[in-house]
Amino acid sequence: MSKADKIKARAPRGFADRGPAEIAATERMLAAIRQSYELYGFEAVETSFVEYTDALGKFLPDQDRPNEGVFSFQDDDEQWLSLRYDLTAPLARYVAEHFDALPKPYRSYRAGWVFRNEKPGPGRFRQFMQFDADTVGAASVAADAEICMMAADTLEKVGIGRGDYVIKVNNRKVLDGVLEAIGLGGETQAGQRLTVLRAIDKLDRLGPDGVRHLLGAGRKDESGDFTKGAGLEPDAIARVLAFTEAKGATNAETIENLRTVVAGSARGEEGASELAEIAALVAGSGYEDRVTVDPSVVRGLEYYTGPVYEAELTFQVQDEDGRPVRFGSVGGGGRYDGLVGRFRSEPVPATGFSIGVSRLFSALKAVKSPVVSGQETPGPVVVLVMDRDQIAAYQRMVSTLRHAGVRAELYLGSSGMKAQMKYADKRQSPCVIIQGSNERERGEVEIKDLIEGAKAADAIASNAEWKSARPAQFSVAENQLVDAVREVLGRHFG
RNA sequence: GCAGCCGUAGCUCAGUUGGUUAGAGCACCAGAUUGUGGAUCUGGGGGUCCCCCGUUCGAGCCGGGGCGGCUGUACCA
Repeated sequence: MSKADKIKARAPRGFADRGPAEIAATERMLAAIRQSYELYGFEAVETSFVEYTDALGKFLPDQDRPNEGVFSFQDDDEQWLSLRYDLTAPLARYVAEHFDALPKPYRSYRAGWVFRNEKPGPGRFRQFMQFDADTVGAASVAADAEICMMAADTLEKVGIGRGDYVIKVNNRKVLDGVLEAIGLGGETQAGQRLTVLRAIDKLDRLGPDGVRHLLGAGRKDESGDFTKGAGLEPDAIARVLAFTEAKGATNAETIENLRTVVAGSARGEEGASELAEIAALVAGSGYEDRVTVDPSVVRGLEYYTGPVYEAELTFQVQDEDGRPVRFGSVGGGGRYDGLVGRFRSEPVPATGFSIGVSRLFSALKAVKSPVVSGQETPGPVVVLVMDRDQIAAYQRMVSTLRHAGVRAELYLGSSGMKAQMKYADKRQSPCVIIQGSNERERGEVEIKDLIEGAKAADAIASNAEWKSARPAQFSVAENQLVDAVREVLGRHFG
């Protein structure tokens, strides 16, 4: 078989492998988030990766493009199934299915992989992890306020310092009021409303001028590509932009500005009142410096019906080329009162928050949070195979170490001693166990401290000296093996 | 999807106006050293020069088409 016939070994576009260091660090971060959610009284729940397509979203994939946006396939009874693209829609299905058995309000959290069939980019994958918390069955904005405060606590728990993040809150009802005022309130303008929404969502990236173009005729980007706009009149554009710029020095001031912008719209005023209530609740618990009302937050999703929130990191770091990197949003959420109701005859209010696990993870690495950059765990103690006919004896040493609770393994390859040393080095072994015929005759084992040895290597220039010195190596009686290994481990991992 | 840039070893890249057997550094493997990681030295494995068609005596290089990657933009329920 020629090489050309071989299958190329590569992960599919937008999918990533993870090694032991990243897995361990992510687990620590997830544990911290879980603790925070648990502390707030949320309970765990897990749903499947696959859902009936119609339970996930509002349309069935059509025959021509069944995988637009989501990964979909047909069951043997021809029903369409899809990989979940977020954790909110599956939760709505779960709550609707088990409605009678669940305590209401139902507070739950869950972490898991979600899948999107979209173009991947740096920091954007087709499989990624989210960590959500939701309160279902509580119409009060106290539920929204609580989730915002929990988001703040959670970020601090994983190592983001106070002042390095902000939880921004807005309300869809206020935006609806603005849209009503410029004549986009009707059912027939739903598409145009969504275009406006998405244009505002790009404020942080494109700035007010870019958004102005998107709200009007359209915008041409630097590659010369043209994006069609929402087609609003200039005074309507001014009104929308005024809304996004209504943020004042304090929450009270911002809400006052918003009341002016939506004056006359009942729905808009209701939204402003809800924001005032949230601001009061947040201030009552002393979170007013971390949870702020910010009209520029809209979120691109259609299903939000009330308060929406976004957790944004405000610090900057430099990448390898010295360019500033902003992490921006690491999580978001909002109230989705219509989602569970799709499955039931009665409306069920709900609100929730979702953390983008990978994005938060890269941010934590950038700020060197101890949660992700804690000490590397040591590799296993490796028992070297010096004489092939003594494998049973070597295996017994491994077994002794394991029963003493020491992570250990027998070298299972076929190479010589030098390669075995390299193997142990690559495995980050704290030490290796050596027993050749000399040691065996004396009833001893040789223990080499690889960490100490590496330090000693700096002072040694010639290879002959390196080999004869045998740094950080000592001999003990066989029955002292466990104690000696523990002593070496104690030197480095206390 | 649209637009721009780019495809040579596992990685980063050289490769002259088109010329014979396509190179370097790093990484990997082995030896120098019967049984010791690092450093040094020596050697070795590894390539359909993304694919196909065309031009040419001759293509890594020129032309056309395709595929793939990166960046921006759109979509992201």
